[in-house]
Amino acid sequence: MSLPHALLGLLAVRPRSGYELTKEFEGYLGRYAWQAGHTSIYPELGKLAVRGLVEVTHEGPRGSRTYAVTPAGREELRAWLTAPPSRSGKVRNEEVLRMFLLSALDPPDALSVLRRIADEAAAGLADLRAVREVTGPPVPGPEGFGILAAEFGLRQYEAVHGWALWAIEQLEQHAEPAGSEAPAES
Amino acid sequence: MSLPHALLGLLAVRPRSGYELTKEFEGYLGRYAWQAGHTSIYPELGKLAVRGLVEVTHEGPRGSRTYAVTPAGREELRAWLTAPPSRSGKVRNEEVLRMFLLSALDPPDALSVLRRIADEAAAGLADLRAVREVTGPPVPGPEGFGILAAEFGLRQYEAVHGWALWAIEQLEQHAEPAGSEAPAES
DNA sequence: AACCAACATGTCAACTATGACATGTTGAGG
DNA sequence: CCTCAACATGTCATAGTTGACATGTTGGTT
Repeated sequence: MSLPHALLGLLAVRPRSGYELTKEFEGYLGRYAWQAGHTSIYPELGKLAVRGLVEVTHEGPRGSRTYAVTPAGREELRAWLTAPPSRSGKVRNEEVLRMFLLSALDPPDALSVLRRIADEAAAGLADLRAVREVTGPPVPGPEGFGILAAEFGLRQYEAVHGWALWAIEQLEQHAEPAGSEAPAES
Repeated sequence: MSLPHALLGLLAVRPRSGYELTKEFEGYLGRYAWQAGHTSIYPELGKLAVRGLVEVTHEGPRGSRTYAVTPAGREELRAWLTAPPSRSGKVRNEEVLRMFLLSALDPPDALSVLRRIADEAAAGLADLRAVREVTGPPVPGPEGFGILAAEFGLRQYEAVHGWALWAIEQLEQHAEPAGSEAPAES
């Protein structure tokens, strides 16, 4: 599983508490890459600590513990990130599954779903473009690297949007419009 | 969870045996949308049958059973596919996670991973383009609807490829070359 | 006639993830 | 000083997933 690697990755950028990590998973990371709730994060941090890949560097106010990666953890992370094409990477995406199964709907239903998808992609796109405005041009400093991820999301949305529009066109062409009766076919 | 819906969706297109369904998950469906092995598929088919969403329509040679969706199953599938924006769709993608965590690597390592990603996307792209050649122009008949999914994959690869190239450029610009290599730029 | 790859299904233990429930702390604002 | 939202962590039962193991059939080739 990849949760430990996700945690190592986040901690490698900057030490954090379990709580902060949990917040991280509520954002883009959890939305596009990997989901996790605090009920899996806290125990996993414990396991990583036992394995010596992370360590508690600070204890704060509300019983909070700040974790940081150890050299061994950094090595483990690097190994995972640079690993070979990785056979069987885990994939599980409900939205994409819907897209794959769209063919099981009759054209009118499929069209309405596609329109919804197109709208959502457009909205996500606008959202990320706004973010880009704020953060300005991409200047990946030692810290502000999330830009790579943001750009990825942006291009992803563009692709989905374009695809949905294309698919709508295809369907409209082949499933003749219901409009004011024009059965047309034989 | 979505496995039952994936099965309903596949069976809605055409009745199949558990074995055939398993094969389906080894292709693009499993690679991009939803993974599942036969050890989860067979039991799930049993549960769906009990719930009256699918039924065995034929028993073949090697103890094979062909399943088909019932009207109730079709209704369930339709409900799921046309369902609201679905707030908490499950997402879990190891490759995308890698991309999100790339920032944790130092530039040389990140670059080599990005190059690998770009190459793989290019390969996938070529693969799908070849498929498109064979199947000819998109003519979604009652059966050949997988084209929507193929086009989706194609655009997905394009997006990943473009992103990787962009990211490489960004990194090369900001992380000044170390070696005796001519920096060239500026 | 023997062999084998592909067909076809299954069990089960171990592991992972999720949602419901639980508990206590701190700081800011009224 | 009281209250409450956000901070911060945890348990536990249930449910879902995976990999290892297991078994038998059929059709084509040698």
